[in-house]
Amino acid sequence: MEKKRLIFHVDVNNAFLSWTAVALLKKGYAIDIRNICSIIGGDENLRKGVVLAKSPIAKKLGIKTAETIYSARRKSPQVKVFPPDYNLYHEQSDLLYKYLSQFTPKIERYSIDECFLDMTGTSLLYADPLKLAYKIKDEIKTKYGFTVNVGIGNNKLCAKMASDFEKPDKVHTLFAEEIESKLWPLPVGDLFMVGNQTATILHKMNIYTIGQLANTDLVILKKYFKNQLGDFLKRSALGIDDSEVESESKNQNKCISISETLPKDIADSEELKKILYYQTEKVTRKLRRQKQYCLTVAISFKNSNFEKYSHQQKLYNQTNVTEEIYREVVKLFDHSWRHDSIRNIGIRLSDLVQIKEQQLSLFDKDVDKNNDKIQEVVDSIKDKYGPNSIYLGNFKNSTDKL
DNA sequence: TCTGGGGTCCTAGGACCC
DNA sequence: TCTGGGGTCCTAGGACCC
Repeated sequence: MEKKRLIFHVDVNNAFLSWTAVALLKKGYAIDIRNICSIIGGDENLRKGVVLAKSPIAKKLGIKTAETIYSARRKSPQVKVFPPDYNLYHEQSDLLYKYLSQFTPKIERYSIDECFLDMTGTSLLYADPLKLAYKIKDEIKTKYGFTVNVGIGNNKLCAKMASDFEKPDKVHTLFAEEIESKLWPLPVGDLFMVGNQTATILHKMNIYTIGQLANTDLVILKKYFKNQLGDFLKRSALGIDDSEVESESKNQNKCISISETLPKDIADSEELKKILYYQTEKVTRKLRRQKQYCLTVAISFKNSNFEKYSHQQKLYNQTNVTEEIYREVVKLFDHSWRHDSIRNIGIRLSDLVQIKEQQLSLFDKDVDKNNDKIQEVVDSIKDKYGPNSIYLGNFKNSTDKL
C-alpha cells in the first residue's frame, strides 16, 4: 500500500507583472499596475513585442500571454505596457524559494515562479495543512508584497491543478476524494500537459471535459495517442501521478540554451558568427558557474519566413571551454546555415555532466588543462571588470552590434 | 510594429553492428 | 547474389510547460 503523500504547489499570481508592480510602488510609482489594464511586454522596436504577463483586467479584455502587443492594443487601446526586468524576477524567485525552504527540505523550483513542497510526514510540525497554506500565502503577501496561490493535493499533479483553480491570493485543495467534483467538470484543455494539439484531437473524439477523458476507455485513447501518451492522459484525468518532488541537489540541468531574435534579419555569415561568439560566451559561462560540462552542442535558426531548423553534434570529450565550444558552433553553422535571412539564432548545450569524464587522448591532456586555467582567469577578470573587459582580438567589435 | 526565451521529453528515421 | 531483423546510437523536429 502506497503511503499517502501531501504536496503543496506555490504559484506566484501574474509573476512578472506583480513583481514589476511591487518594484514600481517601492520607487514611488503612484499606481499599482495590478489594478489597471496593463501588461509586461518586450520591446517592439527590437521585434520582441509579445505579452509576457497580464493584469486581471487585461485578461478580462481578452489579452493573452504570448500574443503580440500589437494585437493586445487592438483589444484594449488604453493598455499600459511595461518592460520586463529579468534580474528583478530572478531576485524575487530566489526570495520566494528561500522563504519556502524553511518549511521542508524537499522543495522543487519548478519554474521561476512556482515551487513544489513535499510536506509528507510533517503533521507533528504542522497539524493542519490548510492552516499552514494560509500562513504561507499571507506571510508572502505581507513580507514581499506579491500574492500567491497555494494548491494542496496528494501528488504534484493535483497540487498544481488546485493552485490553478481560482486566482489570485487563494488556497485550494484537490484531494483524491475531491477529484470528481472539482477536477472533472473542467475543460480538458485545462489539464496539465494537454496543449492545443492534444486538446484538438480530444475534441474530435467528443471529449470536452476532464471527466469525459477520465471515463474514456483506455483502448480507445491508445488508438488515438501513441505509446504512453494515452496512458498518461487517462491517469492525469483520474488525478494519478507518482512523480517525486525533486530537490535542488537531485535536480540537475539537462541543457542550457540561449537564443535571440535579432533586431533585423541578418544574412551575413560574419555577422551571424559574431553573435554566435557572444552567445557561446554567455552560455559557457553559465555552464562553468554550475560546474558542468557538455557533450553535445547544437545550433538553431529561425529564418524570416519563421521556418525553424537546427543541427547538433556530439563531441569526443566533455568541455565547458568557450573556445572549444565556439569552434564546434562555427562548424555546425558552416554545415547547416542555408544562406537564408535569419531572424532568430541560438545555441544549446546538452548532455551535461557534473564531473568531466575524459576519454583522454595523450595529446589533449595538457592542452585541456591549460584551457581550463585560461578560462578561469578570463572569467575572474570578467567578474571583476565586467563582461566587455576582455575578449578575443578578432571579435573586438562583436558587442557593438548587440 | 505580427509572431519571445529557456527549458523537458518524445518520436521518426537513418547509420551501423551482428 | 534477390535484399531479414534485432539492437543501439544519433540527429532533426515537434509538443508542451512557464
